[in-house]
Amino acid sequence: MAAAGARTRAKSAAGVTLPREFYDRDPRRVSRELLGKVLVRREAKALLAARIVEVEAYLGKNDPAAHSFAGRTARNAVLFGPPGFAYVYFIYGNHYCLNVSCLPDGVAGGVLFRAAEPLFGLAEMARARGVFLNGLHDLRPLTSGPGRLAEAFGITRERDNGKDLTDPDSDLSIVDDGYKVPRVLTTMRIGITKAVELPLRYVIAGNRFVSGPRAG
DNA sequence: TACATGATGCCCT
DNA sequence: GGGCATCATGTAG
Repeated sequence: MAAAGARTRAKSAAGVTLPREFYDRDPRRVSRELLGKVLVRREAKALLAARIVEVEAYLGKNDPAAHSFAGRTARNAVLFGPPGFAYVYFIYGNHYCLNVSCLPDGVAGGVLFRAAEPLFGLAEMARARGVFLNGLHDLRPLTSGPGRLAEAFGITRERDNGKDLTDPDSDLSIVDDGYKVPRVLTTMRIGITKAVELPLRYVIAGNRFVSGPRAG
């Protein structure tokens, strides 16, 4: 019964929570397969959900752009830990970025969530972003961009860093609702100054919520 | 203890 | 299309 109960909970957000094994692979593979999945935040009285449409892989080894490249520190420890945990990083004095750790315990690697398409809790997201939903002609400013996405979901380092994203009971998780991605596009990463030439950015082709310059 | 730097977004042209 | 705000973190001294 315990297993059945867990399964029921795992499907409670209209999808199946991705298991730890999903993240225990090369970040490039994880990145590609994360597209189309749903990021879920359970607030006290609201459910926030958005479909992931853009991610970036960070390899840790042989990847100068990765935070884990220079070795393990107190800040990036999550990237070196077990797969499936949230790594939240404060950047430029203003913004948080949400990542998920990949590869086994002891091996660094991760995926940065860059943009998503809002599904549920749009009013909550707008409030978190400091805008009026009714005043928006375009929903893209809500979750198109790493900092925006994190802000819309109320993600902070203090609250979410180190959180287990594979725990269905967690208030932050990622689920598979069965959506099939039409076409995946691979491009160069953006917003970084090192190893910019590596094709480690993955987007859903043609999706309106993909950030930055349109590619492909 | 001080300093340089950055996986960004906003606002102005 | 380009400049700027703003601060935690890491490294050097």
